[in-house]
Amino acid sequence: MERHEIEAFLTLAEELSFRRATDRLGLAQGRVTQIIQKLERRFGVPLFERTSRRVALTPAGETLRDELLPAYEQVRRAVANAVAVGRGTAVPLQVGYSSPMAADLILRAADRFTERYGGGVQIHEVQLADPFGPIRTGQVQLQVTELPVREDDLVVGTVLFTEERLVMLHRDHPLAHQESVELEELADSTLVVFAGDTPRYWRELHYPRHTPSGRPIAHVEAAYWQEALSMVGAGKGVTFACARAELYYARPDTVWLPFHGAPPIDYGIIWPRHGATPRVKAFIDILETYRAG
Amino acid sequence: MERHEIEAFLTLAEELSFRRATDRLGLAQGRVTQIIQKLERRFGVPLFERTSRRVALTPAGETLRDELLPAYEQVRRAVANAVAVGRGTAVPLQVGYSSPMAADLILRAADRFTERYGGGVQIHEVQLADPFGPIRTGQVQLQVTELPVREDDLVVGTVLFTEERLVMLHRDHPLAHQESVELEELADSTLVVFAGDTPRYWRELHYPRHTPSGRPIAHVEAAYWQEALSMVGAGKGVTFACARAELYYARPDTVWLPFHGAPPIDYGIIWPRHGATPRVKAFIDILETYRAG
DNA sequence: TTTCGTTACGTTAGTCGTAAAGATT
DNA sequence: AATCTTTACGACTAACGTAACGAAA
Repeated sequence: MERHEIEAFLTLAEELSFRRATDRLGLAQGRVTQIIQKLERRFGVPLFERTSRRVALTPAGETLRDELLPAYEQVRRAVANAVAVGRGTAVPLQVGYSSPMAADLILRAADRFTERYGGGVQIHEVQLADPFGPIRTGQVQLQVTELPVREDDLVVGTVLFTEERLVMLHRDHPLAHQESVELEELADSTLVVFAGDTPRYWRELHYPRHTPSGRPIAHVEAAYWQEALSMVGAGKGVTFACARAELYYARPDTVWLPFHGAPPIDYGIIWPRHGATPRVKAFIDILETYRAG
Repeated sequence: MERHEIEAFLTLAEELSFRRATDRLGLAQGRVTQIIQKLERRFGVPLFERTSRRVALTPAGETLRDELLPAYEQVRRAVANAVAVGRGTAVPLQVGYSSPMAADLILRAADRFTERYGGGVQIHEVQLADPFGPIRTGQVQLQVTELPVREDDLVVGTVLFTEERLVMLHRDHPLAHQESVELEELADSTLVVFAGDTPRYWRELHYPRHTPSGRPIAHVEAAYWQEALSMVGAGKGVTFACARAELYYARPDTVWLPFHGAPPIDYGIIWPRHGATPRVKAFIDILETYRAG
């Protein structure tokens, strides 16, 4: 199909009136009729059912419209993006992250991305209190974040890296003098659970309610991460975090210990179901090639 | 961009040689040069860097190739599909299901789909022993199946329907005379776990290892679903299934009872990450509108 | 009679082919 | 000299516009 044929077909499919379609396309009377007839002769398939009073799509026409419209729009976007890249006016890709380690990885990938596609990359820290807000509002186009993520409108890519978990204890806690802590040993402790707006499946995976042998672990909720830190500092319980957290959230009244018995935290890429533009896909590709390094 | 421009650009981007590109396109010497020059003048952006010995894509050219190629292929598919629909030669959509209730829903949606898009729908039962095999090999293009599904190469749609769980007991089991069973009451029973090739997260959600109060539940594995049924029939344990299973797997030596305390099973649509063709999307749309009814 | 889709025909833009000229190894 | 890209120019296809025709409200 030629461009003018695609435009004529899609316009007519939308307007369902030869007159309005020719007007919108700025063509002469009869032209749209000629173009559509030629298409139908070439395909050997009617695309519209028409009387002099009504124009309707045939099933074949509906299929063509449904599949052609997104393809045609992508052609236009492709040209616009290429021109933007060539002129250096491409808009920066907005990328979210929820861990400093993810930011490192993103910034390394950003250089290679900008080299090839231009436009640059802007990073945004995403608070765990609202982990999917920015990606849902379009503030970021993709995000590197803690797994698992199971949201109907978000697609999850492969695991990028894995972070060991630490346990944060008050320095007077009975376990604080040990070299490391097993999950089993937390049976008699209270676990400070960072609730926020994190999904339930996320909390259930990160904060177990039982030890491997089945003994219960008491929970107490904290609405904000800083609140969780304070509660541990006040001796009201222990909590978990990824290994890097030690560098950012050190306090004099607490100690961090390696933690065994619960799986480490996976980090992966997420993006909106319908947001996988070629630029986004390209950045995901680069991220995944940097995964190993 | 016109069709001949797209074809010239993509061919040159692949061959990186004006001579080979003109040959492959069956055009006269110099034509590809003219077409590319015209594009570059119109866009105001160079797409290729060329000496008389080397042709390479500029960053703008790379962007254009990456985004244009899939769009162009979709245009061709769109035409082919529309012609197939119009001639009644469209290939049937292959849909998998793992529960009889899903089959009902699929068949209702299939009528509406065939009405609009033609080609029909073929359904295939997917064995839980290998829940993702057929969709990965392309035997089915989408599948209605038990959630959760967390596979990197599969996309999960919204929840279509929810099925209550039953517990299957031997008729001499201490709980068999009750009206219903609570999860807590299974603390002293053995649970027959249908293992097969189901992913670990799936088994962990469907077969708890502890009661709500933390008492352990013993597990014994069965490789096949029929084996699980036999084991329950032999009094070696109890097992779970969705409500409809009672109709299909009734045995004289066992009873089915309503089961409380574990969440019901969600059923949803899954499809391959890169398999969301317009036809597949259309069928998903129809399925989701039939969800309520 | 007006409105809408179709048909007929002449005009023109632009795609294509031929042929020759630069450029680089 | 050989191979590749570029330029110049004429021919012809087909996209386009103008104008008239047929059918339905």
